[in-house]
Amino acid sequence: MTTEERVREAAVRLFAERGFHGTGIRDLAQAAGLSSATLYHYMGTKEDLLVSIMRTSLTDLITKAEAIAAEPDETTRIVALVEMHVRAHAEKPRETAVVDGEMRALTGERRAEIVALRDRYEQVWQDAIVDGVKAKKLTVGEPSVARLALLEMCSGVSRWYSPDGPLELRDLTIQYGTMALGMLGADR
Amino acid sequence: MTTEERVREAAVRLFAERGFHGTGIRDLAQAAGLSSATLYHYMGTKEDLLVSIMRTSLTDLITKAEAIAAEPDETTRIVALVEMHVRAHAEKPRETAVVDGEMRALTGERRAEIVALRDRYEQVWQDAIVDGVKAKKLTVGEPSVARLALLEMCSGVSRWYSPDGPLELRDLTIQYGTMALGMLGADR
Amino acid sequence: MTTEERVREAAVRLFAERGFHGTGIRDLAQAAGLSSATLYHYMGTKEDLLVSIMRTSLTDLITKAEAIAAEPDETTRIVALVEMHVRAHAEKPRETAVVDGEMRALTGERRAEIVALRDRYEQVWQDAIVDGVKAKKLTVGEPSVARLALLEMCSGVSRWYSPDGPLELRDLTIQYGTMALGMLGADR
Amino acid sequence: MTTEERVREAAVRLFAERGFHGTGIRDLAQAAGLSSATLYHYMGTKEDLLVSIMRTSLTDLITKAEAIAAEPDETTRIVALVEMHVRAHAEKPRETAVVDGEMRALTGERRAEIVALRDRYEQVWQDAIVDGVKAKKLTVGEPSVARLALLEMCSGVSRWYSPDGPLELRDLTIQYGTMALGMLGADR
DNA sequence: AATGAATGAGTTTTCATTCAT
DNA sequence: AATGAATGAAAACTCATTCAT
Repeated sequence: MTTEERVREAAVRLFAERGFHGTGIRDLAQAAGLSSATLYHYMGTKEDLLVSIMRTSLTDLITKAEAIAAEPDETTRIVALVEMHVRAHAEKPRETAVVDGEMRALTGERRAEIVALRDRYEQVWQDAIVDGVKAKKLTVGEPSVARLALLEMCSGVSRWYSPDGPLELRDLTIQYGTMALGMLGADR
Repeated sequence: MTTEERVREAAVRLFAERGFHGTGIRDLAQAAGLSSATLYHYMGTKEDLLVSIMRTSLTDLITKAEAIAAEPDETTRIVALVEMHVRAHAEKPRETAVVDGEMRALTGERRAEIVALRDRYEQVWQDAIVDGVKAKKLTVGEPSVARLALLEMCSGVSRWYSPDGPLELRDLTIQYGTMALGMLGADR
Repeated sequence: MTTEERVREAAVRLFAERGFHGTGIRDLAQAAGLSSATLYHYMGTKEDLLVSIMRTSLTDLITKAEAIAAEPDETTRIVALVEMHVRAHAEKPRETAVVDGEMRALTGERRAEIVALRDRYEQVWQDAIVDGVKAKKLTVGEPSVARLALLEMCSGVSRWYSPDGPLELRDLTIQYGTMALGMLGADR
Repeated sequence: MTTEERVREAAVRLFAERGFHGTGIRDLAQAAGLSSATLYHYMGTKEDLLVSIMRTSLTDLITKAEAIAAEPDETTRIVALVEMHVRAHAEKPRETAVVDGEMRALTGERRAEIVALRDRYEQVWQDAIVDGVKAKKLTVGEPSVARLALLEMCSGVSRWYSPDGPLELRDLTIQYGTMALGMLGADR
């Protein structure tokens, strides 16, 4: 593992555990096994580091979501999105928790960039729901309300799932897929 | 409005907007229209203020949830819990967002107290789901997974709902009730 | 006991235990059973209170010392001074510890006043030693060195003597009188 | 002189002049020619700095005292202790005044450590007096009273002796040795 | 006589960041 | 590549004191 990766990993862990404002540069340096001055060789500012973590995570989600967007069957598409999202939140709980929880710590242009990425990701979900409704595969009140509810439900996984617990990842994604279809009023 | 209420209100707003660690004592004082020294007349430490906000909010939720727990019909009970929770998150988005998002900022005994309150609240939900499954009104994978998913879904409301937007609160709670029953596999 | 006396007593105790700078106005108020605002009805500033305590204690010592100064027998006079000083420090350990230890906390004129009182008190001791030497009852190197050594020795009593301990006050003063004569080279 | 030494020196001077609680971090920084943030490069907390000063000073005294403890002649041993102690207090008046006067500013474990060192040092004196009495070289009332009186007498030197004054250090130690023997009732 | 409210200036300590080496 | 040294600004919190009631 390169030093840069160690810095990133430490930052992801601490930002997830304590939040961006609750994490000091010295904490970061200690967790990465460096002096705080050396840290600045591997990153810009603390906020740059946060943005970089978020960008990587969101870009990855977008790539996967846009691949899924090609799926023509609306029901299959929704289930695939849910399974992908839940899997990502279960496998990378810290990265995803940072993306979901620290957006407000960003300022100015950096914030705009990340918000744009998030919006692009959510648009894939929005389209999937709207398409499903149009095709009469889904029955929802307001599609955007359904989208928000569904995403919140799935993102919460990063807050509690542990791969060491009794629940298999595969079982988790299946259960979430089922719940998603249920809440979206899909045919049984 | 008393000064103490103004302090509390300012704290709720800023903690919700910027997070506990992202809010300084000076910010708090300015928002309450006081000097930072005067602020300390009306609160203990910053963490005491956070605990107090959380305690009030959670105690209120518990009171309402435990009243609903008496409802014998399992389906009706779940819907009532969802509607109450969504309504609380829509009407007091800042208080509830603080409860849901700033627990990690607490330390020691204070943390234990608030965690215990949250657990007590969630137990009412857990019981409702388990009872519903036993009565064959609901069909879920793991009840505790369903509970977590359901609560995350409903709590998310505080992050986006605005009473000034196009969606009526009553419509919101109805849609969430419907989605909840769907995801829990209730009979149609 | 009047309120004013309670304030004084609390101040004496806290100044002795924690020092002037280590004692806050709120500590004082709490120890006296008052609010800090009420405290200011019974005193001027914190420094005024300190001066007043010191003045009372020093004035009392001076009165007693100057009475003893009339004693014609030089040996008897020294012993009487030692016994009086030791007794005062054993009976009022807190007052005397404040006088001996907090002079540096005073500023400006207040300091000058108290230093003058202390100098006046020490002058009686200086005279006693010089007179004893002149009368060939005592044998010392430098009289002022002897005076300082003797006073430090006797004042130390306030730091450790307890009336509840095994040592009777009368035994204490006798032992100190004997040690004093020894160190001043008095005839046996 | 290293920066660390300058910090220490400034702290010793200010703690001696104004007391621990009477000395602010800003005073310390200014006296050491640093910003207050830089100060924290060279010390832990203010209390750590105090402990470090006390530890150094007491450790030095203990080393010297324990070397003297090997002296078999009880009279010679007492005189050697007195001369060493007086010399130390005359040559390092600020360090010793801090040790003697600021112990109450310490809290918790730090206090326990320093009190233990002081007790160890005083034990050497206690043994010397008890041994002298057993050997019939000394005549005292209570040995521990004598020890306290003697130590107070000798420690007082740091409060007034100046190497620039008329009194030679050698004369000072001789006079204190003589007074000590006198107060302990040694044979003439 | 008593006090809750108020505060400007202070406290100790930590912050993120830079830079010379 | 690495870091000790440095710092202005900020952190949370306390200070002694005043004043209207």
